[in-house]
Amino acid sequence: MPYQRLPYLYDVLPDAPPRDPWLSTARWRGMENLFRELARRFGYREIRTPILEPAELFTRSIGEATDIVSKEMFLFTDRGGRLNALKPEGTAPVVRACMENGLFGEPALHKLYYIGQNFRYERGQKGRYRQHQQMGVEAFGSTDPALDAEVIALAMTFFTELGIPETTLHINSLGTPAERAEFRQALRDYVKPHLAAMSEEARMRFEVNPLRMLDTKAERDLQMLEGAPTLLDYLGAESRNLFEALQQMLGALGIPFVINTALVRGFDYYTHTVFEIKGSGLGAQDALGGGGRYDGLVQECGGPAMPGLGFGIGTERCLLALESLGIRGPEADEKPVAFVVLAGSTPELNQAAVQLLMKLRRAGIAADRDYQGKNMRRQMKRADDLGAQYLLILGEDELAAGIVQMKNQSSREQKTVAIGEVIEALMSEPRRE
RNA sequence: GCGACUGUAGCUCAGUUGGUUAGAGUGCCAGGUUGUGGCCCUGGAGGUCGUCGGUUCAAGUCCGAUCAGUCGCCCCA
Repeated sequence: MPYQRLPYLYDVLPDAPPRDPWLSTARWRGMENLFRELARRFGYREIRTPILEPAELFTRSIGEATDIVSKEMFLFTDRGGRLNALKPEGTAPVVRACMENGLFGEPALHKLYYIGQNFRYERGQKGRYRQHQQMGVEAFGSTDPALDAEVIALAMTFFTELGIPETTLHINSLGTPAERAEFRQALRDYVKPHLAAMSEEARMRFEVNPLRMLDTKAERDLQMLEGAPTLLDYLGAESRNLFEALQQMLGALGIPFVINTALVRGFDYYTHTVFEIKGSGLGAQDALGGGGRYDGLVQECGGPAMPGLGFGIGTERCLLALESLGIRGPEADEKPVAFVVLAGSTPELNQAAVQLLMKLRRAGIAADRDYQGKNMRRQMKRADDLGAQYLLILGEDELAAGIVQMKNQSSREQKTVAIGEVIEALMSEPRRE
């Protein structure tokens, strides 16, 4: 094989390999369609940003010390000497685009959604790839916890309508940067005497990102952290009120959640609300999606004071979750409605078929035929494999009489229809939903 | 970046303690059968056994290296 795809990437195909049914374009499109429809229902409008951004956009917004920035970005210098990055996440580019196009000049609320590719140079495994797709939303211009609840509700509704039965919503509040800094110090003070007995990993995090110490699986670390202060103890009255208001909203919406004080997330820009939705059947990767509030991000990027929040849902992980549950999920229809079968091989018949097909297609009916001169039996087999609903059989006799035989593939009923009335006949027949 | 496991037709896989020309199912192509199929029957194409090297009279099988994949650590979607 002369070429192969780069490591930890994948191809999505019209017919997915049996081992990986999730690599099917019909399934991808079905999921994307559901997301678009849902975003519209919630009042979000689409935004598309380039895959390439100046690298600095991410180092500034996500944070220099985070793993994503320090070791996972796809970087290259272009011919103009600029340092570019393939975007590792979707939020910063949206913020950049909004600033650059003047959306923040008006005081309006902006509710945006996107479906886009992110790139991270990581070692792959189940549910983790170097290019992955996120379906996400961003909402700017309000600190009302009702908006937090709406964003979370949108994500949860997506999982429900997809048909994923068991997801768990984890929420936490990171408070303001000042509150977080105070907590960080308190946590350090608490941990310091025990540090020698803790894992190497915890000792590393102690220096670089102490909050991440909480998010450990190591038994001895968990024991040490048992009596540690939690971030919630360090929230001021205002932050506390926001978090409680959110919980009430979620309760009023009937959305169950658990408060997870270890939920910290990997971006520095989060404030107040953070959340993650966990599923099952994903191997070591259990997060289907996550997000949070970032009230300081726009300013950090050089824009006005503009609160915001959003989430990203991993398309691959949702597809994988459905697969492990044995659920097909929504699938875009790629099957033809009609398949023209030629009984005979004269040039006249061939031309009549070409014209008939074009007429169907102009009328908006998905239609196809064989071009390999197969006999009638194999043409029909082909129609069958493609899942066509109707056969339009055209032979010398029909051509002479100006008719076709129209055969319903499921009922096997066949009737004669004038060529001029094929469209009407198909339109009046029951069609696939 | 670290670790474990796995590489044999397009796909899913067999292949015995190392032994002659590497198999099956499925898919593909053709014929039976270009005027009514979704079956069935017959035939065919398709493999440098991931790659390179080593051990041996003999390697798909054993050893080493390498490449790739998968899963896990880490991180997150």
